[in-house]
Amino acid sequence: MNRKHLTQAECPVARSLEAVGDWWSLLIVRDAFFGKRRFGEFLSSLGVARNILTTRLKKLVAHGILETIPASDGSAYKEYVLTEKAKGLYLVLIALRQWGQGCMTNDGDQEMTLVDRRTRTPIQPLALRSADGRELGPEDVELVAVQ
Amino acid sequence: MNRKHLTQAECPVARSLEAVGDWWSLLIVRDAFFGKRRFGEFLSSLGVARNILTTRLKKLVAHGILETIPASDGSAYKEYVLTEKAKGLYLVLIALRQWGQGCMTNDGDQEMTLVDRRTRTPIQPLALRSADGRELGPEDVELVAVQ
DNA sequence: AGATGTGGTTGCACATTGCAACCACTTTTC
DNA sequence: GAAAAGTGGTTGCAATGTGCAACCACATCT
Repeated sequence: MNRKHLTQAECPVARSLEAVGDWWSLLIVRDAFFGKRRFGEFLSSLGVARNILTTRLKKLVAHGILETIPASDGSAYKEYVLTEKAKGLYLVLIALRQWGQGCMTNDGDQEMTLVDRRTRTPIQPLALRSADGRELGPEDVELVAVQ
Repeated sequence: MNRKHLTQAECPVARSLEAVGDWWSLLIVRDAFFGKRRFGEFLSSLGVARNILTTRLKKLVAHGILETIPASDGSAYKEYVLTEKAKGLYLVLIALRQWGQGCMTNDGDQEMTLVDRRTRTPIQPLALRSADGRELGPEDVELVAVQ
């Protein structure tokens, strides 16, 4: 993972992927959003090898995406919880979910949807919008330098 | 990358990551959105090893994210272009960009921003919204099964 | 105290990656 | 039209990363 190539470091996409672009990190974050906090919970939920999980959790903590706190149930174990910084990642996860549901649907899988907790109604699909609210496609935007 | 664990296959996030969750795929897609089409363009832009690029391009084509077409300049070479299916991924990239810009800013890097091509004004930041338009945080949503 | 659960670390076999060399074919240059 | 350079790969090898199982320290339960 020699991702520190010259042309990459300056792109925020690449920098994000540096933190969460590996095989397991985003799935750990996803489970954390689902309320999982303990080593064993991630372990059984993901089916990842223990040493890999250890490595990933450390990396996520090092990147400030997770932090360890004393266990909430009073036991001596620690728990991994999402930091404020990690909250922004839920948009990435939702975008992935949305894309996966639209384009990678499997046959016999239970359909799940995200609902607003207050109204119990499905959320709006994620969309890119101009300042005046028009929905934009990939070809409608351009990347420019801001001085 | 034994990601075909029992509990994973059913999650659209995991299925998306199956396709684009490895080290280079999303960066290739990003460059493709930037208009890159040729093997050599990706190669020099990403700094990836040639054999890895070959593998990734094949995988992306196999997943229907890229497709090969005869070169647009009339030469005998082929080009890799994004499929319709891939268009949905730009939301993922923008979410990553947004998160990376907010949380992973480096010091000496040129600030870039996405603008609407028509009005030349910055786009709205991506946000999760309820059906009635309220902006929602990660804790405001819940995943439910739809029958 | 003994058994079990939790949260790791270590060692090893295997898979993946990065790197460089090589190769077939195409395009340009002389 | 032959040589040189460019394009798009493939192959082999060394280094790194991953999955798996065993082990271990500590905590908790009985």
